[in-house]
Amino acid sequence: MTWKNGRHDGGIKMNEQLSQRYDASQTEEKWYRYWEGEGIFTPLVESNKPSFSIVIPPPNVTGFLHMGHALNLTLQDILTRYKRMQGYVALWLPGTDHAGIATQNVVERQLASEGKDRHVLGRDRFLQRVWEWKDTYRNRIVKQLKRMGASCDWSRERFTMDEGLSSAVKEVFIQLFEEGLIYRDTYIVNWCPRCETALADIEVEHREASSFLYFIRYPIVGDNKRFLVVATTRPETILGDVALAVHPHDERYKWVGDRRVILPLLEKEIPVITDSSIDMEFGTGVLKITPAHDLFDFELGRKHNLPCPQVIDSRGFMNEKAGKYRGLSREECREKVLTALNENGMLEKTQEYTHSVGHCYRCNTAIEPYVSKQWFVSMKKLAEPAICAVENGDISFIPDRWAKVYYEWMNNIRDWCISRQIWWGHRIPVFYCDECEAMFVHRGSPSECIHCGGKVRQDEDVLDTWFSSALWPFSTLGWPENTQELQVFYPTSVLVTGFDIIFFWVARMIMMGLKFMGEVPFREVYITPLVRDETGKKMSKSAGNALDPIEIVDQYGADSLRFALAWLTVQGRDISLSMNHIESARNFMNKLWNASRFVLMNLDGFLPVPLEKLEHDYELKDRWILSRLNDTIQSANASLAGYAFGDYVRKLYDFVWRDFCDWYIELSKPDLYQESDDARRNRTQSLLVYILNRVLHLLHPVIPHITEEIYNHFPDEKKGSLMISQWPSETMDFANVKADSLMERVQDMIREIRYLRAELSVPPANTCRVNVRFSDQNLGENLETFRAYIEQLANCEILDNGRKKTSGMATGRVSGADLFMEVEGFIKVDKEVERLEKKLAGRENDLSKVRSRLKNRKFLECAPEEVVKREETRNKELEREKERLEKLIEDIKGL
RNA sequence: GGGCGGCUAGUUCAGAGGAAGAACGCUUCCUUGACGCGGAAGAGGCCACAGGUUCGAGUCCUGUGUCGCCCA
Repeated sequence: MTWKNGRHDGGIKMNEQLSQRYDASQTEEKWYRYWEGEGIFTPLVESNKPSFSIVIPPPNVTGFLHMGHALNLTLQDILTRYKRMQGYVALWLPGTDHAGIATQNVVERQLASEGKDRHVLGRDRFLQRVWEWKDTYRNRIVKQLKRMGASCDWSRERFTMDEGLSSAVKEVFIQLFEEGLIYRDTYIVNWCPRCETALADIEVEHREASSFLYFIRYPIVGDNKRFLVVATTRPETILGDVALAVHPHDERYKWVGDRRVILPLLEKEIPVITDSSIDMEFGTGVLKITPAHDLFDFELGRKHNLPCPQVIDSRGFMNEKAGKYRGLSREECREKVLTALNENGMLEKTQEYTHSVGHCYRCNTAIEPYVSKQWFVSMKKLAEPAICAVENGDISFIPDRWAKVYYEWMNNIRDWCISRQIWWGHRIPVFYCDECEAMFVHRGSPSECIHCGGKVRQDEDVLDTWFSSALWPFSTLGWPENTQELQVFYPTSVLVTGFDIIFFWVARMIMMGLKFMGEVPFREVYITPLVRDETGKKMSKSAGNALDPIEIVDQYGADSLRFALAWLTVQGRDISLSMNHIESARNFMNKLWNASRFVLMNLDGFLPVPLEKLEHDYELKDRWILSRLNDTIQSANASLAGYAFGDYVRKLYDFVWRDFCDWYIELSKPDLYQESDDARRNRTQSLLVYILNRVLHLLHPVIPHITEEIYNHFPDEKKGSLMISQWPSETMDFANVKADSLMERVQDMIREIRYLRAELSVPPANTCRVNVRFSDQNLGENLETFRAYIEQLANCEILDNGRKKTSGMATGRVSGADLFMEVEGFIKVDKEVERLEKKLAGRENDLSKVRSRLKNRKFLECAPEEVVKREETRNKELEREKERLEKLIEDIKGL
């Protein structure tokens, strides 16, 4: 097989000619279709190779992918593709979440715009609408996932409400119910009056609100001179007051004894109780107790056996118990109550006050505590083993500080309210008999009571979405059936997700996984950074600062976005994404593309030769680039193993752009362009192809499309997809410290000469003459191995070794060599003196630092030998250089 | 009120005990046969502040300030 002008005589050939600029829109979708068509996202389960698995954090079917998803997907895909190339049976299992309240809300809004509401439609027809919505949005999201290049196994895609997952939900509910870990209770819960459903504690978002403290007088019964004054933020709830309470040790209120007070407006007598949980510091130290509308009061009411009258209904309106305030909203009622109290002289004063108010995390309405019959999961027993699993290292968080957040919540865990008064979701599998009043759980849909055969009806409520999400790592793999998938892929390898759902999701998956599988659901939890904008603000649609990943993908390509995101992902820190980053990433794609183009364009007459046969003929640059490559492979592996995505990308960026393009390609040009030495040209071609091939492998996990595209333009004995070809391994033979350090010296010399040329304005076309004097013998002895490199890249001619002449020369110095550049005709005395004096000042500064260190006896005693040695060498070097610079300045002044 | 995190070049961020780094932006030069989405050279930093540990501190400890999150 031979090559001619980049044309390949076999294998896949996509574009005959490579354009000058890389155009992602020409390649990305094509390759995704190819991978999908080849079925290579689907792992072969029968294989006895080690397995690697990730379940996707299922996006909600409420909308679009945002930048957080894009980041999350990128990182998961990097891991999956990396492991797949390493030979693991790698599964990335995709799917979507039904997102109960959120989805119901959007569909209700859609209905409202048509002038309808769900009650008019009825439950069945409403659900049909939601399923339609779900199909549309699921398709959209899947399309977006594919556009990102996500190598998910679509043959195993799941939805939290599909048949299998629904049966898993039922199974779990029933088992927990039968064990007494799920119970029903009348309790005060967080209630969203807009969604008209209960919420779990963590579904409430607390926000500071500036409001007022109202000081309200409660007259003492039979004493028209004295009052008890209560400070409250919610005056409208006095309609539901059942008592006042003070701290038993509060001296201010000892006189009250067991006197009663009159509830203003309602003119009702209520008792004054004492309880040691009352905060004497807050307000006046007197608390009004409204058990039906405050969580704390509810507990207190239960403790003291107080009644619990509800005055606000499920929609946040005052009910018939509110007397003349009936029918008013909470807000209207507050105004009316305040006016009335003021008129009666019962409002003592009003004070500005900031406090935190709970809001529904789905619709942002202020939460109303509400007493109702709900289902709860008893958490303590489930939490204990889940805490242990993290403590004993069965699961680790990365970065590990998130484990603390997890512990904090788990150690203070409260029972989980799982019933939601909505229609979209898993219906609670509990049935009630109208005749014998039995309540029982059932896996099917029984029409008659299992006890008396009477007519039954199913509980109207559905389960919290997170109840089904909690089962995701095993329900998606087929549980409760004992499938082969479960055996091979459970526990999953790693979970990649955001910190904001550690409580909602991660903790609950751990509890459920341990409970039902007897094994953790994943070994590691990688917590992704939060994506912020360039000013550090959280990206959000409402703030208007969100970058749309799909728009960026359309414009710059998925690879650019993925690259930028991975590049910025450094452990333990949020990332600020700006268009600059995307552009830099895009520029890198172009650089890689053009480096490849260069290699391809120079394969005339190329006969691929295995590297082993070339080894003896390597020159310095070849040994060096292989050594750098080896180092890059090693560091890529280390970075990926430690989830250091940013390090992985940075390292490759530097290798490709700096080592490979700036140096190796430049140095290889003479080999390629000269006609006389075929062996030499062929060796360089082989190495260029080899290095680039390795680079494509190493970069494939982060930028899969472009690497696949380039890969398929290149010669390779076994053609096929890069996606499933083998990940490079480092070779000890390639590591070459000598070549590394020698090449470093050479680069220093080239840079120094270029610097001198620039400073002295030597025209680019002018080949200058440079006399080199080596102080490092080894360097001098090797001159012939690198002379050509310097001459080529610094456009100069290296003169006889050892000669020294100061007049008419600019002087440079690098470690191991002095350089004297002939610049007669260019040199400007003033400028040169200024330059050298500046340099001298810098050296003197360094020298004084080194000297003081070396004068310090303790430094000599305590510091490691190698550090002391280094300082000594440096001291000598600096002294020599200082001397030389001083002399030089004098010489030049004398010109 | 409790906790966590950030503070390093104009900007966005790496660096976690031994000579201050990258990207973008900026200055100067370059129509060199892969790339101007490029190349070469350069300017730019009391690493928030104050104490401490150490021969040696962006780096470890203790405070302070400031910004941002989480929980109550």
